[in-house]
Amino acid sequence: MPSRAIKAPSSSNRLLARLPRIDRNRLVAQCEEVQLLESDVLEERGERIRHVHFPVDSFVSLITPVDDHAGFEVGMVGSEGMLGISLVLDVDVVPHRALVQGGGSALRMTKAAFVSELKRSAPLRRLLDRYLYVLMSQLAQAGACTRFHLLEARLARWLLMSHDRALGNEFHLTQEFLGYMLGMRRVGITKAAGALQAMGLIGYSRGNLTVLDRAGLEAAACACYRIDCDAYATM
Amino acid sequence: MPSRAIKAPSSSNRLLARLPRIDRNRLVAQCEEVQLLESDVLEERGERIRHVHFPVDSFVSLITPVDDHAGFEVGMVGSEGMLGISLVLDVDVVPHRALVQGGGSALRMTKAAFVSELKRSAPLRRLLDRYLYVLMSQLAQAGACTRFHLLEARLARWLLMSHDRALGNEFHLTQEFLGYMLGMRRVGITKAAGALQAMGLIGYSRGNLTVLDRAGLEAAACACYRIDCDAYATM
DNA sequence: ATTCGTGTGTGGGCTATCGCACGGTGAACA
DNA sequence: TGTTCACCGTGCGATAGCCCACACACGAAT
Repeated sequence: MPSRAIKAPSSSNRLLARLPRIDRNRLVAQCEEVQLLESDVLEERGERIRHVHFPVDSFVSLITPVDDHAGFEVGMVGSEGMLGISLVLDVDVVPHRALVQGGGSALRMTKAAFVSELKRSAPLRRLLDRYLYVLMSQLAQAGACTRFHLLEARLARWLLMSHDRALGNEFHLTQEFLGYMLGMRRVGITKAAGALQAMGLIGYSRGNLTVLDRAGLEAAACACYRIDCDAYATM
Repeated sequence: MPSRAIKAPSSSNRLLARLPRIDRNRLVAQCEEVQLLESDVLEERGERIRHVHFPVDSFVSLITPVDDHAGFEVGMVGSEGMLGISLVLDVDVVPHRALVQGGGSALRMTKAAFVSELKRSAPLRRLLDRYLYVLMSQLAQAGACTRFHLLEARLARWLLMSHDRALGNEFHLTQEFLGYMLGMRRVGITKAAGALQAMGLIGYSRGNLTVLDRAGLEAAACACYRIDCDAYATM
């Protein structure tokens, strides 16, 4: 992946990329690059925040644990966002479990450094306020979507969201994992993924998923996907 | 209700009650008291915010419309909160439909006045930041709850939340309305409410609902109720 | 080559909820 | 006093998704 080598870290997170150069450089200077490992739990609900993370080519799912077995995914954070956003609200308690869904690099910063940057940089503050708003929209949409839409459409939506945040057309995903993310049993995923595969939209084999027909997937997904995208776009 | 008469308006909204006296008085001086009417739509998603509202003895449901027929309730705002909170994030677009669920009075303030108070009063800002965090927790919890818990438990939870925000033990609620709130058919409510009534927890007759056994309702509700309460408590 | 583990597909019975349609009942109003 | 209407209860077939169990496929390691 040659693009990785020539990209300066500062431009790799799209949220940070929107900052004025001075603010961005000062912030990035206080970051270190870390590798996030697939299926790692980066933060657990209720813990104290110690670091914030700006994903570069990794992405992370936000999950509300329910009855200590199942989970419910309420949002996804890739290079368009950050983890630890609640510090903007002056709360240092993690609100959701953060599960790494696509491994890769991220910029990490200590809580203290971030808080002090937040006080210092008005553009940073404004940017993250907007991001918080989008995240809230996503939370509400996730609930509504799960309530009303069929598994197949939700799966398609979820794959699109991952695709947007992943690097290529392939990602590693077991059905077990997908079931956990979507709050369904594995068997349900087998059926829905089978249907998408039969339509030629995806290829699926032993944990390796390939997006074959993105436009088709968009047609198969519920409108929630567009709504989410629009929310980000108007940010 | 003699307590109403002796309460100064400034202490009637519990959020405002937590402000230092000076900040609170300045803010309240810029408010006018309005009456919210049951089943009114106070704000619609996508609209511009013109006023913010601090419920006093009214309460309001936040709803994400889905596919322009159904709705999905993502939160509830009573005297412990406010409407128009997204102005704190510098966004003046309404994120959810706000449907008045319990009629009553509220303090209203223009957007401009609120924004200028927000800039001026650091305690106000800090308070609302916290409130936003709690609201986000509520959004996520609502999604998870709807996904995993049975209607009966959710109904119990919802009644408790209304009870906390209403004045007495009785409120006016048609099953149709309840169905809309919980994203279910009316018939589903008939069954669930019938079960709660058979257990002696509530009385229900032609749109008039009475909470008979609050402790019993708490036992019938899912854990989400406690989680929500704790979130408010630790705010 | 056998074994073993991880990941995937299939089948049967079950429940919550849906969609629709119809019957009942109380209160308000003429 | 009778009508009307909003509200509530019921019944029935359909279905998405649940739980449990088992069978199959591929790859890696012994």
